[in-house]
Amino acid sequence: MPTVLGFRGVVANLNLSIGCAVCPAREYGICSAPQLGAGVVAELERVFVPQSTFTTKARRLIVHEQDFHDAVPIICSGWAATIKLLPDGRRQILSILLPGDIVSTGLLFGPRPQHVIEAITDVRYRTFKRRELKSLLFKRTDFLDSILSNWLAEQAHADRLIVDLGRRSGEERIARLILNLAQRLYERDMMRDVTAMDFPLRQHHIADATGLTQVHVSGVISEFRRAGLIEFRQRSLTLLDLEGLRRRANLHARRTCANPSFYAMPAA
Amino acid sequence: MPTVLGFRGVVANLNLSIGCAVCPAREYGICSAPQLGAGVVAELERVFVPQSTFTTKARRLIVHEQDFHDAVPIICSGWAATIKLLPDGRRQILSILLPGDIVSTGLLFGPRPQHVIEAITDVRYRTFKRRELKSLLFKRTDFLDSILSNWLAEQAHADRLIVDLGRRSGEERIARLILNLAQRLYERDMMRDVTAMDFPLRQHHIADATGLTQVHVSGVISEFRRAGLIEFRQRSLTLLDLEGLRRRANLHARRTCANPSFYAMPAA
DNA sequence: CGGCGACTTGAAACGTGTCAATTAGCGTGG
DNA sequence: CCACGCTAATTGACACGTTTCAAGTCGCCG
Repeated sequence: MPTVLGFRGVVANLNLSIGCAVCPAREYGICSAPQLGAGVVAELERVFVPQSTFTTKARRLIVHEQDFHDAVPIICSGWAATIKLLPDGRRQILSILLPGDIVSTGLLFGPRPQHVIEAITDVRYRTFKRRELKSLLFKRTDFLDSILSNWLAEQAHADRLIVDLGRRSGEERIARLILNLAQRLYERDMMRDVTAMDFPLRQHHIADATGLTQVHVSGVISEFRRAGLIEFRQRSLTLLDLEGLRRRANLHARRTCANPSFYAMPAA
Repeated sequence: MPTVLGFRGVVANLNLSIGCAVCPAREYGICSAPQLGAGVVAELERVFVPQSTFTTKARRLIVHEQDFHDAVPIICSGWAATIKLLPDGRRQILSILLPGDIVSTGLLFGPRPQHVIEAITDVRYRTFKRRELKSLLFKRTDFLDSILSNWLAEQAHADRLIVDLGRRSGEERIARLILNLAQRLYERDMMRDVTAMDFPLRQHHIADATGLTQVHVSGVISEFRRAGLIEFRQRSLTLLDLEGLRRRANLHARRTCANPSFYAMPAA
């Protein structure tokens, strides 16, 4: 996939009124064609809020926590993050959003986002009218199925993150984050080649996504580098030793349950 | 609420064929009457799988990870836990299920649970036919709304847990778990009085729910006890100093983001 | 050139895990 | 009824992972 359709800079220069038909995220995530009948794109275009293709600079907010939203944003290009903020300044990234990702399926059914969406790179996104997007769900079963499977994936991702944060070491978490993003980029044809990808996350993003500190992330990544697992500089990342990285992703077992019977539980 | 309708032992002796009309969880969670029109209970009874009210002993599994499930279980009485298992024996509890809780809304839309459900106490549950429960959603808007808000709550809970595990200390997490359960029991009228409740979790459950070890949980709880915050023995817990406990629930701030601009982010 | 954000590195403190030994609690069967 | 065996909880010593604090480098942009 040529870089012109990638996630940085260039895309934002496209004529914003062209719409989904030529959207670079056309084939990704919720917008993906294979799952949807051809007619849906036309209908989608109908529930699209006119004049609502926005461009946001890196590090700005796309969705505010307290606002009510009658519209559902979808990422067209760029990376963003779903973030929970604590009053004392602590932050936790719930998910990294890539082109084609719907910004929280929950917004489809209620106007209250429980979190903030922040642009990581410059981001282009479009917004859709909730009411009408929602009623489209009931007209088009294929679209409903697409949304549902998207929701199930969202949930599975949240559950995975819970396990990672609760039961895995920092090293494991970072390795898994990298592998997971590589996987998602690969599925979207957004790898530069088999092993290299644009990777705009700063170390503090990785820290907020893995529940670690930036300083510790720096240490682990340096170690990965020294071990020849990855190359990571200038917003781009190369997987040098995929198998090694995978091994880091679930090594360092820590057994935590003091109840031995748990490890040989009889069936119900 | 008399103990006979509580969650331990006695309920299992009720005639199991009586059904939702007299279900002790009748007013909780997804089964809650205030949200649903009167006719729904009758319709629910219709999609209930005959002969499918089960009783499971504590520590047994209700749902297995690999199985396909054409039926959706709902907890009638007792406590259960949604659990992810790692190959090396590590465990993470995703949520604690109380009477009236639907066992993972996700099962409504797909047969593949991505986790295990384990009984904490003896548990009574009924199962409903997925196909028909699902089609009921489209007939009865009030039921759909009930399910949707349940789903949103489930998601909000997962997000909260992610933040807790990623960014809060063990002490905070344990305090929050206790407060959260007290809240949920209170909403269901399942407190023995304003401050005391049946609390069947073992320390290893708390450990698996908070991502800590049982030994460490023991230490923190002992400290809570010494500080006069709670009394906790014989499967029952009393809140002695609610305010103090609340303070523990978000004290011990740890700032983790080295990027100062994050703490004064401009709006988009 | 200066300034600022991103990253690196080291030393020390702290939270949490691990291991082990001991006690308390509970259900079962003699 | 007590004794036995198993599970649950407590406690202490120690190890390790992670944070905190601090100083310093690098690169980019105005």
